[in-house]
Amino acid sequence: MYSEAMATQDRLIETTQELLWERGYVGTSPKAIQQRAGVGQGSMYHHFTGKSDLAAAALSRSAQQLRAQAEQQLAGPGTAYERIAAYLLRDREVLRGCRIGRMAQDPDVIAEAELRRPVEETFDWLCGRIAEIVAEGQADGEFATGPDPADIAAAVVAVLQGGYVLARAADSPEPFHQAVRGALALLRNR
Amino acid sequence: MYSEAMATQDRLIETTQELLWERGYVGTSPKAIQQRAGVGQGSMYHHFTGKSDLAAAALSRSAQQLRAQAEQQLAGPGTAYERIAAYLLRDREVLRGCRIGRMAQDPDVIAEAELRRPVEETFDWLCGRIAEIVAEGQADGEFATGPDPADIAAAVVAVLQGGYVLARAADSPEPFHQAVRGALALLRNR
DNA sequence: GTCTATACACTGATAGAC
DNA sequence: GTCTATCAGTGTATAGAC
Repeated sequence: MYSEAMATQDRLIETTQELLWERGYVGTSPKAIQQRAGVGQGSMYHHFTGKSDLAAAALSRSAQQLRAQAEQQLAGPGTAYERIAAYLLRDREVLRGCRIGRMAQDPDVIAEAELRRPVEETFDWLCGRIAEIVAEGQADGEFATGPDPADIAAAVVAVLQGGYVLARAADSPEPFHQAVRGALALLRNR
Repeated sequence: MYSEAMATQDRLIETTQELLWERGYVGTSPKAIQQRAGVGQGSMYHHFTGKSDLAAAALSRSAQQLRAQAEQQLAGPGTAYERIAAYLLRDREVLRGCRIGRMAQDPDVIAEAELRRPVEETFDWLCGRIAEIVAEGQADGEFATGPDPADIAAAVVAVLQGGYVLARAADSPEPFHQAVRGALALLRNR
């Protein structure tokens, strides 16, 4: 086990994850993947049927990793507010943006169901998971019971995704941190 | 005045605005612009030095339009909360996303100062404008005075930008509306 | 499994005629 | 101002040898 073939496949997938993060789907060519991975043309097309097949594998893996990372903070100790704050305040490479959220802007990803699915599922899961925590907070009297937990959760996730947009626009992580601070201020003591 | 040359330039700029919105900078080719605008190759290169020159003109125009649109709600009547709510609840083509925010994901836009500047300036202006309104609301006792108005403003703008991301990921406007409802619920009565 | 060769359209432009 | 010709390089593969 752990054959050479497996190693090549993995290098291709990892490299594709990187390039999709940096340049998006439209901006990533098979040639660029091959060069960065140090894998030949024939080799790439032996393991994957083409660019979109490889991208689907890369996105699935990124989605799984993002979910595992998020769960570290969301399943941690503390009150509902503390767990959401821990997630929002987690150390992030802000200017690189979100590996999954970035794909939502790519027309070819949105158009191809295979590629959009991991993106959709990730946000469905994340919003649902945070909504659970908000609902717990409401049940404990920590948050006001008026708003739908799903609405609050969507706002929390949107602040992160939008924070990345503001940071990249400014070429500075600061607007991201402002948005997170603002969201936490609004969330506190509700 | 209103020469034919002006009309051609305008058609090129408008077409480029559309294509940048739909496909981003990396995904938009000079040829695609020419074909959709019904303008020949030589004509395009007569009026603009190249793709990035044309994109700069298109982004400047989009930035100016976005600003004028936003000001309609932000300068309207009502309390601070009401004006922010009016802006967030304005009718939008949610699945098309934000013409300006979309550009923040494009590596070639972020890398080229000429192209990033209109994006940066738009968000600087928008966050500043909303921060003013939040500060007014705090002065009037409408909002709690603890949080920095700039943080609240960044969170509000991030909810919009992130809401577009969630909507495109889901291929449905609903998550956008959830995020907006969530943000307004948090903002209310503060 | 990996390599090289080949293919054909598209990218982003420049040159010069009209 | 607009048109057509031309160009070197890239995008996204397929074919067949090793």
